[in-house]
Amino acid sequence: MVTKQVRRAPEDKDVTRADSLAREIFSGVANKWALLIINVLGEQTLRFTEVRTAVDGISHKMLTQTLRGLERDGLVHRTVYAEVPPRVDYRLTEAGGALRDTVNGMCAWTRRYLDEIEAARRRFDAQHNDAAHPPHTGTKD
Amino acid sequence: MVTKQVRRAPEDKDVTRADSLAREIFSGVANKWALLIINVLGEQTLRFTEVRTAVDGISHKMLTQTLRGLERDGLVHRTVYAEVPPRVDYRLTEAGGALRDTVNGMCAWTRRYLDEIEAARRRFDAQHNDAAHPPHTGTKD
DNA sequence: CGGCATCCCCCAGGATACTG
DNA sequence: CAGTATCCTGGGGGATGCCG
Repeated sequence: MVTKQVRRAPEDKDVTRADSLAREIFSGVANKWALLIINVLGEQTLRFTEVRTAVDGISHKMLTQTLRGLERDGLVHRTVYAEVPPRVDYRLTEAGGALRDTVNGMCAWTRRYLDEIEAARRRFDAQHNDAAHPPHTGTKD
Repeated sequence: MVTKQVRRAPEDKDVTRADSLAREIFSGVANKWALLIINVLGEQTLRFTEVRTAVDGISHKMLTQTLRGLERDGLVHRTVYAEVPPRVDYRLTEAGGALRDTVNGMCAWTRRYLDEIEAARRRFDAQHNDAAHPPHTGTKD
């Protein structure tokens, strides 16, 4: 027993391969709830309800479920206190913190390009709503 | 007509608010297909089929649909050539490229923590599969 | 308070097929 | 080759209720 590293095929680290482990992990994390939770956790340690409040709009179920997934992957650490009104809190692990750095980037990106994107949408929608599918004779009846 | 910037409430740029524009944009982009497409586009210009090949496992429908969304948000630019076997290619816009930088970070993160995560999963699963819910008398029948 | 289970609905998303 | 439309199923995700 040499505590040997798993022999891993390089393709397994390739996100573009549909069946790679990398893709599975990436897919598991690349969803809004996971990323938003990672984001609000940041440096702080939060209780279940606090996370719920911080991530506005998330349902009780999705919060539990997503937190479980993150815990399973070792991205958040869960601490249970044996108190009578139960107290459980969550904080990012080192891996979680590392991911959070990139999530931060996405949030910053969102703010940075928000106006631009909104404008792009308006242009696109204007372009594609009417004026599309000109039947035969244009605007004329 | 002063080409005035839209008067935008600061909350609108706050990803944590469920009804903010920021949240909507973030949510739209925080899904695996969008991120994977952004990722493979990178610096290159690719045709529809090439993207399809590069993003292994994506269905024809999801590719079209996601590309449309990205085009609408102004993250990818779509060029149509009037050739007889139709040729359409896609490349990232500046905004798309900026997002791609963070996506790159996520991919790197995935590779970096892949083994760690896999190990964490095994630990978690071992912990929660059996040994959980000890009926009454333990292993004894 | 936090977790889990259950019910249920709706839509993401796959498969297939037809146009230009 | 690229796009659109249709059909159909799985599961994402909300609401509710019961435990520890």
